[in-house]
Amino acid sequence: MTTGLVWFRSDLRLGDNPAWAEATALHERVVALFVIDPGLWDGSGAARRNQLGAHLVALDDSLGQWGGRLLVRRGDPVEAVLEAARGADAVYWNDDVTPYAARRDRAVRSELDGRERVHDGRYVHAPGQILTSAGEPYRVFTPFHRRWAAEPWAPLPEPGEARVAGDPGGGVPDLPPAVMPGGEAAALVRLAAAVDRADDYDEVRDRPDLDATSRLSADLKFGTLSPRTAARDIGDESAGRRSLVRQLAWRDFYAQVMHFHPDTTARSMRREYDSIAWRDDPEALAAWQAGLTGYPIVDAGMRQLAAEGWMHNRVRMIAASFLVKDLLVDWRLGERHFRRLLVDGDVAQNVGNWQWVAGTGTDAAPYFRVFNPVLQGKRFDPNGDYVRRWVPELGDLDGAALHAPWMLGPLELETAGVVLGDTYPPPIVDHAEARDAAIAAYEAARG
DNA sequence: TTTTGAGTTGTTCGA
DNA sequence: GTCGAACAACTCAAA
Repeated sequence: MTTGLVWFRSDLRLGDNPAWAEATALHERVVALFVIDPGLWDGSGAARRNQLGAHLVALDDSLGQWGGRLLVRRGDPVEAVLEAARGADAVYWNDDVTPYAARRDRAVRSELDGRERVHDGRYVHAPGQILTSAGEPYRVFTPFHRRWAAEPWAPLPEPGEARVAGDPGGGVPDLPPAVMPGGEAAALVRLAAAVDRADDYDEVRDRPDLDATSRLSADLKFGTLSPRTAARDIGDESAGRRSLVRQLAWRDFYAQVMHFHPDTTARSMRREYDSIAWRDDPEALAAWQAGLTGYPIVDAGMRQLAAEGWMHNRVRMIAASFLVKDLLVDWRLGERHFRRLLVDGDVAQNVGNWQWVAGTGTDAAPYFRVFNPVLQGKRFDPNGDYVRRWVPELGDLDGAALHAPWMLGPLELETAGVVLGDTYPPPIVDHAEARDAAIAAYEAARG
């Protein structure tokens, strides 16, 4: 009787899981392992930790259908995997793209004497599969997407029977309840809900007041949802559905950027921008983190992040742009903050998008494109409902006027109970001046 | 090798 | 209020 060890990481599902599928097909006995890595655990906010805990409980449960348990270990992942691999004939996992994961996996692999079986399960098309006609990785999204969309793919068939080791099992940490029900079945329910709403996705996705995005980011991050299953179920029957699948292509795009350029976690993709004279301003950074910049749409987003571990995508761009361009604070500090708190915090996606906003990355926004937080607020939160939800001290201001409270007359402010500098801060920077300063700093770095 | 067309998400200014 | 142009040239990808 042979034994296969499946090392679960960011792929906490049994359906369309290539590592699981092969291990259960080839071995009479399978051991399912998850390692809680203290370094990653301590770097995660409560939202992500609790969600991970809920997913582990659910995965443990679903292994119970074959009398099995999920073996959960806490500690150095290399040691834990090698220990669990002692009695195994082969070790299965799905590949990851971050530099930390790549280093970790190399260390494990070097001790396994060829017993490792590494699969691609995190992306529709794994890094390296979509290349230019010259065999190079793409640096621009649109041609990448054309090639990506032309490449065939399909989720695996439903998983078959398995004989899963049942002992010792356990070890899932006892945690406060997660925001979302854990596990693969719950993720598929969320996918179905997103698919139902997908036809007008392209028209409403930028409206944080409507909360009309798919909300699938965390399931894709943990792998409770397979991106291939998602792409299949969304389909291409409407502009909204195609637009949603395109977001999965962005996810693959940034994964391959990270795969081929792992140093972009710490360095600008465009090297000249490593010399931008960022401001060292801990107070400004703290005000941004606390949602006290005096720009309501930014503050609403930062408070949603702190409270929910999630922020609407449009507001992520506005808040990120504000830190980088208005406060001229190094994008890496913002990236770190987002990554810690976001329930969907994913290195490749977070770094790719921050570098896009900062204008320092592959296929990035031009440096002179600076978001105006007041205009963005009025355009995408036209009635102010999103701000009202997260910045209640402005709640009695009427309509879109709440996006620039400092422009209001004393009577209007007084009627709404707003005292700038007391109940709500005045803007910590003047946007027009900050914009000019940012463009000047970028031009100086360009030489 | 050279050429050519094209490029997620914006803002501001002046007519 | 609405519209087009300027912003700044540059890099990428494919023919």
